Amino acid sequence: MLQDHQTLLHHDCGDCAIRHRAVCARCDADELSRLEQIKYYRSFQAGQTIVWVGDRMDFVASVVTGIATLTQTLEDGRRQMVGLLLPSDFVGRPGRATAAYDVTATTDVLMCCFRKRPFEDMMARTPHIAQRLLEMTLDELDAAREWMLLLGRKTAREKIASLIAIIARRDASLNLRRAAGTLAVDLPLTREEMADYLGLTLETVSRQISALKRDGVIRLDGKRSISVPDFDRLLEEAGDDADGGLPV
Amino acid sequence: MLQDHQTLLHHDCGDCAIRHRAVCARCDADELSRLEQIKYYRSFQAGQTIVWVGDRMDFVASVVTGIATLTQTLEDGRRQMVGLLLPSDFVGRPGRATAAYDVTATTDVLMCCFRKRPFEDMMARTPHIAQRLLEMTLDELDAAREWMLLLGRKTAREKIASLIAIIARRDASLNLRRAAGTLAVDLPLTREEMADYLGLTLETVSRQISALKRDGVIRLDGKRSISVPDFDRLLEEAGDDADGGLPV
DNA sequence: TTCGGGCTTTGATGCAGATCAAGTGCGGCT
DNA sequence: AGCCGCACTTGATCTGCATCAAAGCCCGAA
Repeated sequence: MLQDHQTLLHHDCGDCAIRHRAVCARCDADELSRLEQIKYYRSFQAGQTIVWVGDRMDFVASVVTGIATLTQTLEDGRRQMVGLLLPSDFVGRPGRATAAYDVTATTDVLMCCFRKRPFEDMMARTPHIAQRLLEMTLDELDAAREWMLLLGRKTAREKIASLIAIIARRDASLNLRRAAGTLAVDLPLTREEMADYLGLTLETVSRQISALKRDGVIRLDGKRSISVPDFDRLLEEAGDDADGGLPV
Repeated sequence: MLQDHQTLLHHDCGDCAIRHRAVCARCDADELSRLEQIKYYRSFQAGQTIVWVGDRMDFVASVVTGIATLTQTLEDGRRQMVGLLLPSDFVGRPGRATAAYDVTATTDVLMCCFRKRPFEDMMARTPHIAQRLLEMTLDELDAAREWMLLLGRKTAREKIASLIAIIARRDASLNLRRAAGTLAVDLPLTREEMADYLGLTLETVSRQISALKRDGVIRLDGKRSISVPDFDRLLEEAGDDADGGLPV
């Protein structure tokens, strides 16, 4: 564990797994080496809170490995997940002093951090970083708006199908495992976390997963591990069959 | 009408109403005059569609006056509004070829447009524009996430109260009319548009507005014109009484 | 091996908001 | 004035999901 940690402290940006997707994607060798000088790693255990709403944020960071969530809470405890952070996703906002959301590690998480001030300075001098960050933010905005459609207008069944489809798509594009026929998906979330993401209760999540299983849309290999025999069928169930398959 | 149009064609960026809030906010005189050379105005009547999903987008633009909406639709016709565009808000995405949403003029709208290619070129050479666009996009992302909480977890009554509070706040910051006691708000939307924004039906919107009136939270001066005797009370009804008043 | 605690499933019941169906009020047009 | 059309209101009923409650399952600790 400490061993791992030490190893990772010496990790070279050049062969980082998220080198070509993270905020540094567009940097050239020179820019990368300057980033390398201000970066440091932090790791978090599954379940740990990375940032609390309102906390002073003295750093920004990229998720290197693992999965984290962004959540908002009403005073009476109602929770809504507003983002799912996968490897290469960016946390924190340059130019903002305090955190706007709770950030929680769902699995063990490794983050590549930059102290905020030096990062902001570097961003001002390095258009490649600002450009990439803009692009990533626009993508997140699109994702948030797609989620608004889901939250506002989809049925419980469509919500579950959409979630499975989105997770399948994301880790297909991440891992490139593209079995033509049936396709295995690990749900990195508990039923309760899915409920918080979808604006449902955990009971409804469970019931709808059972229903999709009963109807042959998915199969359960374990509680958290699903296989999808026919992805197009899943997309139909999700309501928005915009595109008929996984992106390349 | 044509008269107005002509007048506006000669409008000088220097005394534009959105000069200090739009994507050009940070530009200096020199940059502004270069922008001025590539800009042109287009106006749209209330109800007109500005852009259809999937349309080829050959321009980006700022809303100068009026209100427009961003909506997404499922094939069976369920609609969800995913953004409300007020003066100074930006439409279109540099680096994307086709529109991701329908954009519709709710009132008469005047837009300050830039052909996409020249704008992109200029953005690459003008960090002030890219910086401002990043900042605006991050703000929109925060707004979208706040909306996700509303859509996923709030009751119909809380949704209505939140909508009124947000509109009140926005046009207070725009118009600077800050009557201390009771506060007048014009709803620029029909009941159906509110429903599409809040993920409700128009009947539920109507009923909840009546209920808030019955309970003395709001008063109706006309169908579309509301007054709020006690803003803090409204914020309580909205559920998230994060901050107790209008921002300065 | 048994026990305890998470996580999950399933059942019974209740209710907020959707759906279906009349109205009402108002501004514009003839 | 009288009529039309549209946005809105209100009522009656239905239903999808929440809520309340009780088991089942799996795994790690004693």
